Amino acid sequence: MIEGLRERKRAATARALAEAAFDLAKERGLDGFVIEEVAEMAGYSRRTFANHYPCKEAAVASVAYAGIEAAADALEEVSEGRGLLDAVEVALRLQLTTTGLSRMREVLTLARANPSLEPHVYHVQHRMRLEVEERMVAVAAGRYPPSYVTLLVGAVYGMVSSALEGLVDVRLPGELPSRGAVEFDDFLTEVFKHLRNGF
Amino acid sequence: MIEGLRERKRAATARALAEAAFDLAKERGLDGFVIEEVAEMAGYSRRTFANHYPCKEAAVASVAYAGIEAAADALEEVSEGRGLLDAVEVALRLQLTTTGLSRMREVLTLARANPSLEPHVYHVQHRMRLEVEERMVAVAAGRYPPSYVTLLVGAVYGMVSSALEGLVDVRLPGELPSRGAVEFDDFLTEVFKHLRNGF
DNA sequence: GGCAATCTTGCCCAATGGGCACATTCCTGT
DNA sequence: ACAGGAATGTGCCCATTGGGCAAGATTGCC
Repeated sequence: MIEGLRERKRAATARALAEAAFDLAKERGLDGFVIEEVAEMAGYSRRTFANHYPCKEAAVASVAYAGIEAAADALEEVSEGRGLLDAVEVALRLQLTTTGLSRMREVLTLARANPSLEPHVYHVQHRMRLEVEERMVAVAAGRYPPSYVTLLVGAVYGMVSSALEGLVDVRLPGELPSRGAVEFDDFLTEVFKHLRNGF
Repeated sequence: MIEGLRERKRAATARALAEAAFDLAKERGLDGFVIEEVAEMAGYSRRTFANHYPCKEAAVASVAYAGIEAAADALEEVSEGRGLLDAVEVALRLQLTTTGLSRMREVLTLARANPSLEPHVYHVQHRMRLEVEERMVAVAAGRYPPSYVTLLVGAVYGMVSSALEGLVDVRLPGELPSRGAVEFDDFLTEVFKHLRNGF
């Protein structure tokens, strides 16, 4: 939050490079372009790309890292006076409906066609989970032990990850665009039912 | 199971290459060797390495893919006459005590020192999860709906993943070698308590 | 306003990935 | 049993890549 101009600019270049890589991957496929072209499209040099990402795949996958800020902010607001589970549910729904879900879906679709993307996609998922976990532990401090929060977040993300897997195949050109989101909503309800009551 | 000689040989080469890469990574660090050396140590050519793994990292991480067979076999045996949760618990404990846990721990420790390994480690974790999930769905067919099994496996692996993260730091030279395993056992008890009763 | 830390970039070269071709080994249908 | 077909290991080759180094530019701190 208190990040200076320097860090914001660095983040901006990284994002610009990632978006360029993502766009190129969508229109030409992951093997249809070289890093040089990504850099050029974003207005940077090949060398600068290498300063931010170790490879094309990491850049492309990184665009799925989205919605964390929204979720974290919401989490702090709603956590007052509610149980941890309720707070988590609100935050998670917010994160996914913002941009997180559609981006993740697009990236997973790309990964389906280009297996070399997979490791980086799951890495991004893992980093998001760790980020949320950390914030959650902080928010719940004093009310819930860290190990409890960690387990809870693990269970939530593990189950959500299942749903993401299935979401890739959904391809409904004639349906309402919101169809996927609606289904996903029901799915989340199911997830939290199990979290509250056990299996 | 009915795999012919061809597939067994292929798997053997892949394993030999992976073990060589893993050993080299342990003793020299991930950047302390080149693929050429891995191939040479395993008795194959550089070109053959590339036929099996896209990069050093993938080969090293792949050694953590262990214990699945043991778990799957156990799962089929114990699944008769028990609830799904009991069967899962038995199978998971078996997988982790075989070689899975120690290998994963070593690999995660390497990844801590070499971040470029991380994506591939999480990829392996994910593939193991999918493998178990698939077998589990088959075993539970007719008794539990696939979506239920999928969620259950997701929750289990999500929580276990938390524990693995914490396990890396554990370094107890003077303690019994089994200390880590014992702690992990208690942890699993905790996990299944939450699975049965909810949070 | 100036100093220190950080970022971008060009230059450079070893390491890498993957296409192609060929020999060898395994599998499958007859 | 055996011949054709498929998959694997390998050498050769070259475009792509990662990352060290140093110079020039930009930002934050005093």
